[in-house]
Amino acid sequence: MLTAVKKNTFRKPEKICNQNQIDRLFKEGKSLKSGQFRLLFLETEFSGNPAVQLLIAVPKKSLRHAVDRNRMKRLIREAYRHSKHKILEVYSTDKNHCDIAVVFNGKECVSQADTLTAINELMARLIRTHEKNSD
RNA sequence: GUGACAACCUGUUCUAUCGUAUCCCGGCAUGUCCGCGGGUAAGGAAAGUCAGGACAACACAGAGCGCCAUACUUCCUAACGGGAAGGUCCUGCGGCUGAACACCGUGGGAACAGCUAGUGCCACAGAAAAUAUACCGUCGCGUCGCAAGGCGCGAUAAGGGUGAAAACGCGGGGUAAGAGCCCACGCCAGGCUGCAGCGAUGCAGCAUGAGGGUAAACCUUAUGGGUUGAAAGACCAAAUAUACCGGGAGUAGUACCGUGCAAGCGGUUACUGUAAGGGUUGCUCGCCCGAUGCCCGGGGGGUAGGUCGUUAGAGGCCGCCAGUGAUGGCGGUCCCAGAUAAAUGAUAGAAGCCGGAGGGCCGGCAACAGGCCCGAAGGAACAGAAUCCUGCUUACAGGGUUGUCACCUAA
RNA sequence: GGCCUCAUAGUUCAACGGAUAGAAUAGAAGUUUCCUAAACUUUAGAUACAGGUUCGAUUCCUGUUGAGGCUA
Repeated sequence: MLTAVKKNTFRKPEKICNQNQIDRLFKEGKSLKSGQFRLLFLETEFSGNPAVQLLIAVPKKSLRHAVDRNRMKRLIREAYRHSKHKILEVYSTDKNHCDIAVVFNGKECVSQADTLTAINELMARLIRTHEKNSD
């Protein structure tokens, strides 16, 4: 089980694909902001599946061309893939569940290094707020 | 050789690590599983969604009107508003010429049927913008005046000025002055005849006829067009209720049965009929359906998961043949994305390409020009499949081929 | 993915194919006032872009660009 967690994978069960879940997340979720990224999260009951589920959104208004939108989504996914272990550990030990949405707000493509640092920072802040709430 | 323009072709490659989708193989804990396992994985435009199809569902006796699209000819194609070849007109350049027209060569463009079917419009300016309503001018007659000339009536579109555009050009006749008013030549248009061509059309001849523009103005003629698009549609699973409220139209006739003195009321089957409404996917006629019900508005409930469609095709590549060409035929060979909150990415390195700071060599007494070699920094466009094809349009770094033009060098 | 509509001053809207593109607001300057508001006077400001038809396009046609809507 632990060996499986350490892999830097990002497969379908870790994505949010349900319309109701998405509506609830955008309606009731709390948000964190870092530079050109916005993170929405919502903690729910543990339901068995991966403890954390992610949604990546790059709106058409910020990046007009499909090439840039696809690229940005891939970069965010790549960054999450490398920085998801801590948060997975926290939530699976607490038997909680969390839905996360990452929304890109910039006007131009961002480099891979910058996205990685930004996502890392957002994840760390999310863990801090979670620990505050559980105390 | 360099630069510009046009057309066509091309649109980096490899390795390692981590990762994604799908197919195959293997494993057992048989599934939203696992594997240092193997294969495959975005373009010339995947874009715009502009044309046309394939495919699918629904609809379809028929007639008329309307609406939309197209518009020189022949061919290609499954089809097209696409393409090829040709014709006509306009136009740039060159040749011919003393110069020009015409002609010839070469390049570019054409929404290229019809204002000789009808109607409308043509601002301002101008006399007048299409049935010539006469401002200046020209001419005739009358009248006033010694005269110059004035005034009135009429004729006149040759000249002036205006305008984007002014009533076909030129010569002659004609006339008071003039006018296609008449004549010859010419421009133009459709018609007939002959020849060439499949045809558009060209050449020649004949007689006829109009003499502004505008159809990307209404329109006329000819031809074509059923509607909606893969969120089409089929199946499986899950869940099911049109409950309720308001408004509207309608609930026919004959026969029979029950009740009743009768009018009437209730019932049922059979026949007739179609009043409301619906269908005929713009309208009308016509046709069809038409009562445990129909239309309009409000309001309410359930599910929003999966499989198929979904990738072997008007397929790609190579060769030969036919054709001026688009393209077609034959043979061989290959299997080449299939996601669905939406996969094809990240990091590091190498090679090739562009770039050219700087350096070296040749030559030279030296400077400058020229040639060859090495080569750092930096750079690499437009852009991401969404059912699939055929075209069109638009975007595009760098490289290659061909053509035209300009400049330089050599002869 | 598919199907539509629209684009005019900073904003909201007008304008048969025909003078210098109009109106209301917002802006600027001035008058008035002790100052401000209101009022009055004056003023600058626009047809999304590129072609074509036409003597002449905001208007007609074609192609780009941008904005908005509908669609199980």
